[in-house]
Amino acid sequence: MATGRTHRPATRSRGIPEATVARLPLYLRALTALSERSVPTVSSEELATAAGVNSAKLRKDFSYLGSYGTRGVGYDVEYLVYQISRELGLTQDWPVVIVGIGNLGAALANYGGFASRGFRVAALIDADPAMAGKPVAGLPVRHTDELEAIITDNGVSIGVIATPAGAAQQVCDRLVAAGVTSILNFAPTVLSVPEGVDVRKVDLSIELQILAFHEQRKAGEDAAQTTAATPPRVPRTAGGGRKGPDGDVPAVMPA
Amino acid sequence: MATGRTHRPATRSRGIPEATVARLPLYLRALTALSERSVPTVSSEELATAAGVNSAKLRKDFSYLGSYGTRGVGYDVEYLVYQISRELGLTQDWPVVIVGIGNLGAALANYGGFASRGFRVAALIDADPAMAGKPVAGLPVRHTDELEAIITDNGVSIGVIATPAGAAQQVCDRLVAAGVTSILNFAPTVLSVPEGVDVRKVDLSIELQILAFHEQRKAGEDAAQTTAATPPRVPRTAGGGRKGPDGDVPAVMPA
DNA sequence: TTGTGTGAAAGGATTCACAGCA
DNA sequence: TGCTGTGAATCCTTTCACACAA
Repeated sequence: MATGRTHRPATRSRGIPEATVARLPLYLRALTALSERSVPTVSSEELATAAGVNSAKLRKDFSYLGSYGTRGVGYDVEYLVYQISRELGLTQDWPVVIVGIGNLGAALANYGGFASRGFRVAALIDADPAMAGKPVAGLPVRHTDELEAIITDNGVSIGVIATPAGAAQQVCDRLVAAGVTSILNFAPTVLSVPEGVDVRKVDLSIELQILAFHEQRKAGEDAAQTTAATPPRVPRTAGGGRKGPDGDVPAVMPA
Repeated sequence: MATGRTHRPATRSRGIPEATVARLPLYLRALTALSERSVPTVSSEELATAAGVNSAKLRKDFSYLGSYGTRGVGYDVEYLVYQISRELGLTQDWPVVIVGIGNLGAALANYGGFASRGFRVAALIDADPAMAGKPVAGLPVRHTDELEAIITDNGVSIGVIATPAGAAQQVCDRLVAAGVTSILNFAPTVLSVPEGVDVRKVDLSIELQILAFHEQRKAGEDAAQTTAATPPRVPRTAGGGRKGPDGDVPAVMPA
């Protein structure tokens, strides 16, 4: 998941493991819920359960941030909310742009979770001239031509790509050229970016495929599958060079 | 722990690492693209680049599936597509239901990536009676009352939850009770499920928060941040028990 | 010669288990 | 007494480097 980042632990002990960083938002959410219920303190056990992890992991994670707990008592909810928010950089507001206002882009624009957690949608951008000016989630859609100006004028450093796969790399290039250094990519493509730019990917069909793998596993628990003890060594180098018409390799996934 | 796990017991090499499984869809996508361009073979180097990983990792990953390459040549594209599809369980069609047809649910319903990769949207389900019957992505929205019937009638084992956070656990419980054993959760909640049920989570705001963390890091590269070498040990146990009114802990994240 | 397949080494992440502090 | 904070052990993942097949 984590986009290849060549870690250079230059500056002292600034080394929170990537796996820990990925869980901080989880803790933050659980803590925010507790905070709203005015719960003053929480133990690692309780918080871990609320966040869906185990308590040893949680304590180890927190140990990278500092010693914010009280032995025999637990953690002060408000204090932890603040510390984690600060660590994640959420005490400042991040303006983001969303490019590609199709179904998904519109869904993202309407997603409340952004605004409430340190992010502000600075603009919605789409390539379709017919979309321009149309209000989506209270914001008028802007045309792609304005992309560069929007980025610079708003000091945007985080961009969300929700375009079709074909347009993603081009949009990415323009975002980066205009100054964006973090990209959240929903298009099913591998983006290539220069050093120093972070890309995170969310891929809906990949998640489903992973589920399918485990699902298949469950189904074939007793009924020994095709590949039980015999590795499917198919003699594909039969006569000539390439492969027979079809019969050796089933035609899956019709384009 | 069980001693006979690391050995070479009866069932041969039944153990594809989770990290590898998570990358198989990536390879599959890259291979499908090559297949569409009628490229007959690829090297680990080329395919790795296309998939956004390094070649050593890719070769190691493939080694868990079997020896599907040809030394000195590379991999047969069609053959690999088939093998990976089979491994992921995509040679069969998986009926899925999407629950919660708001912005996101509609986006998912319209997402082409599902249908083309072994998944079939069996039904769209929403709790709003006003939605019932409305066509979304060519399918009529069904009411939540029908959930159980839909699951059993279609033999659905994979469910997608795109409801608001508040409804997610309840929907999850009903899905599981009706026979669903894999869930893709888009709601920002931790779902609790019985043993044997897989849950994968996609959380939009979490991804952004992880980006923000790295973004902040970049910004503070030279301008030594608040927390440079001094751990922010705040003397929060001042006089009484709890914390002072406010002034110690800044009020971040206004609900 | 070329590029796969894979032991072995290195690096992370998770879990254990318990000392130590409130 | 109760729960945090953390070395140490374990497990998982990635990378290295090279034997070996085509």
